[in-house]
Amino acid sequence: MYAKVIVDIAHSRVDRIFEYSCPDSLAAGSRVKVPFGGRTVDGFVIGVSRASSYPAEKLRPVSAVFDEAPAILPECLELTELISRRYRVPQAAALRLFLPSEMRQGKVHEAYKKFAVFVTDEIKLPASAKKQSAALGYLKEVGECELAPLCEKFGRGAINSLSDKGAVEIQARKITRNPFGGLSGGGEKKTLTPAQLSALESIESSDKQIHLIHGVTGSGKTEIYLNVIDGQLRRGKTAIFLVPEISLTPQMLSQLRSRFGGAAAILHSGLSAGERFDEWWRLRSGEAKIAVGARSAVFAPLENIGAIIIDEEHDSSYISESAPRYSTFEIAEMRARYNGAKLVLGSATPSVETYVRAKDGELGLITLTERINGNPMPEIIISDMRKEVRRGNNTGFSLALREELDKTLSDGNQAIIYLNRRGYSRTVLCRDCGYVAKCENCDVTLTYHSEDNCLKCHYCGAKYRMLTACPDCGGRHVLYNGTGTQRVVADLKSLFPSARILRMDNDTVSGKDGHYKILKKFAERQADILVGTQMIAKGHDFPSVTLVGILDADMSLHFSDYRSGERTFQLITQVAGRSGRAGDKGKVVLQTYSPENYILRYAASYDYNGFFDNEIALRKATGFPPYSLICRVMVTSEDGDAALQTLKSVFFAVEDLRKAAPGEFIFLNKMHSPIKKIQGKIRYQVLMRLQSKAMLEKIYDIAVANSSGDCLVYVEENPVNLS
DNA sequence: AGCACGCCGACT
DNA sequence: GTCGGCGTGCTC
Repeated sequence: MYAKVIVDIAHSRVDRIFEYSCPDSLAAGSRVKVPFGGRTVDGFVIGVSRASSYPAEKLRPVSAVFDEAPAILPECLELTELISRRYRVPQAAALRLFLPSEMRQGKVHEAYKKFAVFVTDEIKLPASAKKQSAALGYLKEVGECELAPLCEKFGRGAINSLSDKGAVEIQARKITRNPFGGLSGGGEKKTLTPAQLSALESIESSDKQIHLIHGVTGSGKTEIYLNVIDGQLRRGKTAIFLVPEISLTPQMLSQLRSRFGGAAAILHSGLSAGERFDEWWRLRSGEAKIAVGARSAVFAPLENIGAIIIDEEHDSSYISESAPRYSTFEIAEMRARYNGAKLVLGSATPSVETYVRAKDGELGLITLTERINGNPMPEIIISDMRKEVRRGNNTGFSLALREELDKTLSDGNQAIIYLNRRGYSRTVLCRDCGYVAKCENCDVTLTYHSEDNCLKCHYCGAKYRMLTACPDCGGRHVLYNGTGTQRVVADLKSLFPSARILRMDNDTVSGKDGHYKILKKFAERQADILVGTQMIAKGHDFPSVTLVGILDADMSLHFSDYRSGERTFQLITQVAGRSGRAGDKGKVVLQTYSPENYILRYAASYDYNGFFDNEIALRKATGFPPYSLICRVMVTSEDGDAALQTLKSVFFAVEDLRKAAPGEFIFLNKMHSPIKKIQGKIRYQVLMRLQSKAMLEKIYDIAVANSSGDCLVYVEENPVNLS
């Protein structure tokens, strides 16, 4: 027999089938070791046949077979091909999506990264070794850096030679993950309300494959999901339950465990490598029937899928931001179609794209307007901060918020203060001349870190000494601006000296466990006020929180992104939902400098439909998605000239497309990316707005044709952030 | 991607 | 002459 093998090297040069002779017992989907050139590599058998198209004398045998059963299911092999074509990634990259990372290369992996550390430059280098001496010079200056970008810059050969000569040392450093603590059970099966029953009924009886549940916070969507899953299990089918990254809370886990016991397998990054490996094989072997997890769980090794649930459908974590840039929804759709399964999306604030499809009748739409406990949504009070400033209030807290905080604290309840930014005193700015400290490699504003009194670049990690005077004009008024969580905490402390305040942001959270500890502490009422950024917005129920303050509601409104309105609406709704979850009536204070803004108005009155009608009219009038497709072709290279050349070549090719089909292009231009440089790579982009997907294939063709070793070109569709 | 092969300038 | 850097081509 002959095996058609895709070698596990994600590179276009080897992205094709290689044939090997193999034993008759070998099945498609198996992982194998094969001789490849002078070495042995891992590979995937994507098919077996009796005949071979390759000269027999050149054929070599498969050297080893990895698992007892094929790791990749037939359905997933088919999907691999679709994914590879759809997102223009090598088949190996698509295949990897279907395996837990710890299964690759046969080892159980800890996460680790290689670093290059400068040792000495007291070595003899031939004058011809320009790359080596450049690399050594660079490394001497920075001391140490990650190996991968260094090799990209100077060539791996040069770095290896330096390492052989002892001038630099290569170190592999482990990055350890902290697994979650134990889980406690205790969720009981609830009786469904009439609304929930009718939702369930319409999902199960409708001939539509995809359904959107638009239900306000607390309307009991989760219970509907669980019943849909239950129904499919009874029919002998399996299910996938997707949640946003942060929402895999212990409450959710214990609910699933108590409802489905061992039938549910949790694929979560918080699990240890071994645990995840075990959960994966429980699914693959058929022992577990339900895969629960963040977006990557959409690739779970399940056959005969009856239902796929995507909870909090609008959440941006469902879009992969690194290659392969897949959309979880698209993959879920492919799998649902293949299996004839139900695909159920749920959200209190559906994405505009999805809601349009539901209104058009393409998806079944189920609307839940009542909360299960019958409580009203918390009242949202808008505070006009311009008036506060005019009144001479410079505390950052409106009068209304301070009064409500006072009341909450004296009632013995808890409050959450939410803000958009992180860190304290973010940027270094000269009050005399306007100089702003930026990273030399990345053209990004540096962030001040008080713990080691230095400036850091968040894109490349470079460290700079803190400035005491302006390097441009020598001025000594070097200011920090912006209000971070630390500052808010300090201000709150002086306003409410007796309150116990907890802070949660990227600085106070180290790893998944840190995240957790803070929330747990707050839930156990070891603090009265929780101050935090985005990460406190979702997932957690804090029954005694009766007040939520949103400090700078309009920060995200003014982002240069067509989705900023939508995102702000979602954020406010979500954060507001943290208030008054138990019996007590909750309140929300929304501070803003643009109180007349329609997004904030609709958010404050929980009027999703009002928001949607307005937003969709705006999108239509301005020609933004879903009435167009934003497409960005990124061109990046260390070599500025090469990048510019490639940019032009890409742009002219796209322009030719436009000449052939002018109606397809609403907008087309080439430009620097907003961040001109990241990790020493110049970034250009061809930005376009397209009438439809008609031109997309050709644009991918152009990107692939212009991409090379020293200049990377890739396509992004409706990118989540345009930096 | 890795690795062999082979050309070319530099130095014991 | 040979050594090592660096471009080129191939892997069933």
